[in-house]
Amino acid sequence: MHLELRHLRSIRAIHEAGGLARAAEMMNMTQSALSHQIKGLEDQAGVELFARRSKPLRLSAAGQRLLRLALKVLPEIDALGAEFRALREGKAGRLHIAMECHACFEWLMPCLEHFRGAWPQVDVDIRARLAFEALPALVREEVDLVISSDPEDLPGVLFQPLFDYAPVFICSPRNPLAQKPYVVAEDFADQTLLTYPVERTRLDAFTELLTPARVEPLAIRQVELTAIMLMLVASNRGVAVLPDWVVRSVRGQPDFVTRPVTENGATRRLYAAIREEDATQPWMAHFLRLARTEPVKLQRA
Amino acid sequence: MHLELRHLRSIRAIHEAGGLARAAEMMNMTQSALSHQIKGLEDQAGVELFARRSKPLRLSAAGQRLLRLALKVLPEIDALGAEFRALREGKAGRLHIAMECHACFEWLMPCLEHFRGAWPQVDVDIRARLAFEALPALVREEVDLVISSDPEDLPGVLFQPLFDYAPVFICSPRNPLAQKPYVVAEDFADQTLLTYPVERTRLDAFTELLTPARVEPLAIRQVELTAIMLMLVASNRGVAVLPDWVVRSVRGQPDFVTRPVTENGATRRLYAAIREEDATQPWMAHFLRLARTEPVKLQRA
DNA sequence: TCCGAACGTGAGACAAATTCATAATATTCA
DNA sequence: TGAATATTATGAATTTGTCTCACGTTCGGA
Repeated sequence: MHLELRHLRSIRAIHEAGGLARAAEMMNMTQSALSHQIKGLEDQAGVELFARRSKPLRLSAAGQRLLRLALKVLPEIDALGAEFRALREGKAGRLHIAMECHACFEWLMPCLEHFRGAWPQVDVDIRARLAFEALPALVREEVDLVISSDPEDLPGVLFQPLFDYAPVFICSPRNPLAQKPYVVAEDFADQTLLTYPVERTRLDAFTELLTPARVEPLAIRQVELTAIMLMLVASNRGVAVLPDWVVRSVRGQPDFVTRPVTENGATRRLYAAIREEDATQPWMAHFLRLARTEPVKLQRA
Repeated sequence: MHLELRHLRSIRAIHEAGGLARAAEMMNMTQSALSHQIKGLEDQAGVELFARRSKPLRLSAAGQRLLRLALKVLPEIDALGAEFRALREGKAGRLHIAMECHACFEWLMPCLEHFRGAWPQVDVDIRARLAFEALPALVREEVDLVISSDPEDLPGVLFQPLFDYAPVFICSPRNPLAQKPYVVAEDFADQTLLTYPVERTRLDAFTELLTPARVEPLAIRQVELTAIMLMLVASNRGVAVLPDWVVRSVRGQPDFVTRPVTENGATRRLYAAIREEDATQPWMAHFLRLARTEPVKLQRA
């Protein structure tokens, strides 16, 4: 069968108008055209769609079945049309975020909460554990924004700076390192390091300290969730290096001691990688603004 | 927007084939045609549907949205196609029944139970209380079969005889009429007559007895359900005239007395009114066969 | 940097949908 | 019932849209 949406629209119009001539007018075509179209459709389907004996053309049983489909399908098509129109005008869009930085969940969620209120037509999502590399996925339009702290020079991709943060060492007060004013790479040699289950190049502990100094911690334990990681730190089952916005949340709790990484502390910068074409979208600008202000509130909390 | 199913099919094919050329082959058209089509669609929608920078043509965010719609809509279209095909081959169909005869529910239900097992592709339904006249509705293809005991000469409509039944008088043993060997019209003059809430021309008590004799019962009480009517009879709140297949079900119960209507009893014939065109449908023949045999079982029960 | 594979473009061929004019058929009302 | 009216069907011409063919372009990998 060679059914097309045009046919569904016609069926609906004929039913609504209660006749072929009125329906044709409704659709800006001649009555003849509609008659031909219906005839063609009936030939194709091999089914009588209308009760031909009566004059103000009524749907047959099969026609009613077709009408039911039309009433189900056409609104969805129209909805998509409206969505595309909104897309053109920059009102709708998609914001699927890939995080290279595991702990970013903490500030991303509040951001997205705000964002959803302001841009309900934008489809938001976060993917924490990508099955693939995030930046190629960005180029392939599988995601629309990548949170990363390692800008690369990729054609068509912009790295928008978000905010600076400090990787901070955190351990139990019972840990010997709690006595030191700051930690250095060598301090980890006899420690269990708690990390997120991602490659070393994305972990501040390695990129800032261990890898340059060629120091290997005594053991590494991978933990999915920040809350669990903090629990393990509190019970002195390991130490961790976490962004400042995370450690601020436990400031003042007696179970934790925080120390700078190296004498002067380290500073890293987070970026939002987006496709060039999306940079001009108003909602993207809004999200980036949120992503620059929200985390700072957490850092100061 | 001028979206057509053709476009949805193309989107799906391109996604499945993972490329324009392979998709074109899949759809029996040239790669060029598909390219033109997609271009036209993008112009219409005003949205980029594909990520053009990469070579094996991948869907953009908007394209993925369109694909989602395609995957939802196309299977429904195909399902309808299959349904129509079955319709052409007489395997599928619709059997919406209108009952002019209220008590017919009793034997119709078992019939339909059997029928549904044998013809699962036929959409069955019963409408007990039509908002309109049943026979015009049959002609208008709003229903497909009318149970009636008054055949009319209508063009395009066939009245197939089903079976004969006897309207039977039923009352409580406490009712004085229980003493008579049979009842006549005049006996109702001081009785409360229980009837279904339909016009008199469709009630055997009137057509067979009261109307010809110009007798009016003392009172008429309309009752929807046969079971309730029987309860009222049992408690001597009224008398009724019901088809034999109904009164058989209470035979032998001490609360009821049944008597013939007039000295020799009355006999009526039930018909199934159908449209001529449906007469040749195999499932219609099967249903009529059932409608001739099932009720007889009830009458003999 | 070259080659091959995959996609885009334009003109003409072709098919399909539409229109115009008119015929055929229901419905209505006197 | 039959004329008047309203509604749908039909056929040929025309317009519109879609497809093909041939070639150009772009991209990705060796």
